[in-house]
Amino acid sequence: MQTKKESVHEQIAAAAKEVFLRKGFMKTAMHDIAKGAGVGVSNIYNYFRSKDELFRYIVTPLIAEMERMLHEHHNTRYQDQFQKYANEGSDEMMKEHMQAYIRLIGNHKDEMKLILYKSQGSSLENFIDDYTEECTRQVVEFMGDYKRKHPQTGMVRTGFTYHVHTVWMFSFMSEVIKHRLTLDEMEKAVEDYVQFEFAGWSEVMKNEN
Amino acid sequence: MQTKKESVHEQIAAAAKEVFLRKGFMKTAMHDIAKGAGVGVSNIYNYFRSKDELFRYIVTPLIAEMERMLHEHHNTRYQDQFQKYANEGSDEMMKEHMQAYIRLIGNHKDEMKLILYKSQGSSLENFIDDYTEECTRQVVEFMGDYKRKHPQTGMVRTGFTYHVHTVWMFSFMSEVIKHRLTLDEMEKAVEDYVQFEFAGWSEVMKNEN
Amino acid sequence: MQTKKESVHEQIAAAAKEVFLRKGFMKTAMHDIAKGAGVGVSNIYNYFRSKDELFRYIVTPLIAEMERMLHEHHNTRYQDQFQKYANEGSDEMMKEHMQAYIRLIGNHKDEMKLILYKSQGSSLENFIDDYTEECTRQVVEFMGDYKRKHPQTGMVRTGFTYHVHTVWMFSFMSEVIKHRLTLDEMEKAVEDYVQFEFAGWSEVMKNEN
Amino acid sequence: MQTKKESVHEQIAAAAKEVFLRKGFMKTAMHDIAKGAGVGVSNIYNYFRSKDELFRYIVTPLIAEMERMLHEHHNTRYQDQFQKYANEGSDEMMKEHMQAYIRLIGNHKDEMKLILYKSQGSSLENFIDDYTEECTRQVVEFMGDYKRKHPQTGMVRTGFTYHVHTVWMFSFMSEVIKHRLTLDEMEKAVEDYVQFEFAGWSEVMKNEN
DNA sequence: TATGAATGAGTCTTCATTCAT
DNA sequence: CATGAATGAAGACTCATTCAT
Repeated sequence: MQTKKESVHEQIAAAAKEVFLRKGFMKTAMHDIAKGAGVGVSNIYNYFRSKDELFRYIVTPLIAEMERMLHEHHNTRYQDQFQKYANEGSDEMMKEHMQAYIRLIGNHKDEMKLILYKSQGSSLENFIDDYTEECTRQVVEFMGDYKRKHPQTGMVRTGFTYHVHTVWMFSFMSEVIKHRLTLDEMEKAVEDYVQFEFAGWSEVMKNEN
Repeated sequence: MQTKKESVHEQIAAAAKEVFLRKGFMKTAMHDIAKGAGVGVSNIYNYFRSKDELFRYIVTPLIAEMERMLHEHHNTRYQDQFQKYANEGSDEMMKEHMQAYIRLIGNHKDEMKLILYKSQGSSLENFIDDYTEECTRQVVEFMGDYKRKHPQTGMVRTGFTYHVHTVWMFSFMSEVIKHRLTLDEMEKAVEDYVQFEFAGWSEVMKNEN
Repeated sequence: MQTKKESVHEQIAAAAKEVFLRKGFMKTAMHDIAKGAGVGVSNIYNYFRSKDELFRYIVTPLIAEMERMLHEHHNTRYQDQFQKYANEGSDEMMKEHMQAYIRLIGNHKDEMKLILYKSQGSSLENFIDDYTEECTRQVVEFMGDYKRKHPQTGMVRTGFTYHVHTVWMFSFMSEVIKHRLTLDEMEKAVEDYVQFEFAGWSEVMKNEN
Repeated sequence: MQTKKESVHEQIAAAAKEVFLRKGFMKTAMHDIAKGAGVGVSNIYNYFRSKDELFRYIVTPLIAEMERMLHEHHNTRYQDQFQKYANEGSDEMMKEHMQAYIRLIGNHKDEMKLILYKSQGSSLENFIDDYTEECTRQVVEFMGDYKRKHPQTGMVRTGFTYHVHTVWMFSFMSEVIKHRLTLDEMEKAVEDYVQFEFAGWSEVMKNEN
């Protein structure tokens, strides 16, 4: 009737985001979203097919970005560079890697929170797990390559460890978000993080095995 | 009428555990539990006051154990020993620490899964967060002591890092559970974990600052 | 098993009375009674066929007494005496009448409270109404007689008024109970009551009509 | 889908009133109301937040009116007039007073029945008791004033008596309702009532004390 | 587009009563 | 006589979604 549709669409999405963040997917009632958006409950269905779609719509930019990043890592150029850094024993790559994710957080803090903690009950409740799995697969593959080229490199005892480290990266990010770190704090935290990871992996890889 | 009472109590608890694990607290209907236990829905209320209490009953052993461990760490003897190991640069303590948690997982795998992932909507939905917080507090306190005694020790850049490492320990455990590692795999994973942490912390602490 | 049955019977009745008084018939759960009596819920059914019967059992003495009083008023001797007092213009009869009811209250305070306020949902929820109705019938009959014998006596404008006065007597009693009047207060209140009623009826009856 | 919205709201209220009157608040199931209104159970909740609110909605006009009357009696003009009548020994005031309440009944017969007998279990179950209490307070206050101005006036023996008379007024009204008196019968009944009260109070007040 | 009405399946929980021992 | 287990029928309320306008 009023405020042309584009606007309403975003009003709803905004309200939904706010409520989802506060209550989580399951505990959120369409009613709450409608109230927040100043819209009739049923009108929401003119813009989104279902509660689930509404949720997905909100986190779509983040998901797209994450998938983009995943693909980029398949990129040969990227991998070559990574290899180069690895050979040089520099932690530069790791820093860049982290910075990419930190940028991600900066741009999608709320959406990240939504998929990490608030998606239970939605069709995306397994997204992070799946994503982590895929990341792990890439790391494992990469390490396999590396090992083949530098056979004397020490290795991790079990493939599971790769997985854990991927998860940790997400844990790290999710804690950064949960604790609302300032940019400055975040930077320090990242430095700590990278130092740890680098020290750890260096230690591992210099082992004979 | 049926199998003696004790048995039914456990039948219900078992069925509940199974359904909670599969669907999570909120999505689980008393109906499902009843069906699983071969019992009338209302009969459940002869054994448990509410859905929430039923949930808590299941995870109580784990929670008790976890709280016991928390208190034990306050124990002076424990802390003295930890200091000793730390001074010697041995990772023994860390191993023992992990082993304690690994034993915990071994004995309470399902319950761990329940509190970690399936407790949303129950009165225990914040238990892990609270527990982690408390653990972090202990670590920070301990490191403060250590630093006071060995002033030249390098430190982490931000207190947040301690928090992250506590979270990581739980991440580690939760992944161990999620992936149903065998005992052997678990042992290897723990070794990797400890090696990493040890390498990381050693690196950090040898810095001047 | 223990405390021979008579005793248990009364224990249950006592507990039931207490809970009924506190919560009313409907809101009282057999569970509460059982707890109060220190008895298993199902055991109650060895002594009373149902919740309703249990309730009736408790108020039976009162009901019996009330019905006895009702019959006594049919008694010719009683009626003759009443007529005599009435002719003499004495309020003696009214006082005696009230005293009978006051004694009733004294002996059955709780039971009275039960039928007056706490019987909703039981098979006795209409007892007081029915009883009042019957009382009114008697008064009307009596006044008819009186009028026939003393035709010049003034009368009340509508039969309904008799009914109201019967109700008032019960209101009076019920308030006496509700406010836990002491014996002394009660006496004063009764005097006020009788004075009022007597003044009123005298006024009415001296009218021509 | 059906008759315009306003209508349904009233249909539900009407059905609810009917069922509440028949069964009382507690025994009334939302199901019954829904059936009576030709509406789905859950749809009722689009109009009323709860069973209790539905009940309150129905009796609200009566309650508002009763509270209005209570406030009016605090009005100085009203009290002056009352004093004047009292001094003149006229029962005019009492008649007016009663007529006000009779009008109340006329306009809210059912609602009166609801609060008087059918409100058990609702949030208004104590409304009448509270109201009576407040009325009594006013009467007592008024009589105190009067006594101060006419010190030789006789008084009632106990404050409780005032309370009883307030209760009686409600008893009277409630019986009028219960017996569905016609307007004509009602008028007669009121005359009887006023005559009684007036005779009684006159008698009391002419006593020395 | 927007609305509020309508729906129907589903939620946990309560409770009087019966049964088997 | 006593018990605790079992039952089954309610009961109030919620909510995502659809419909008619």
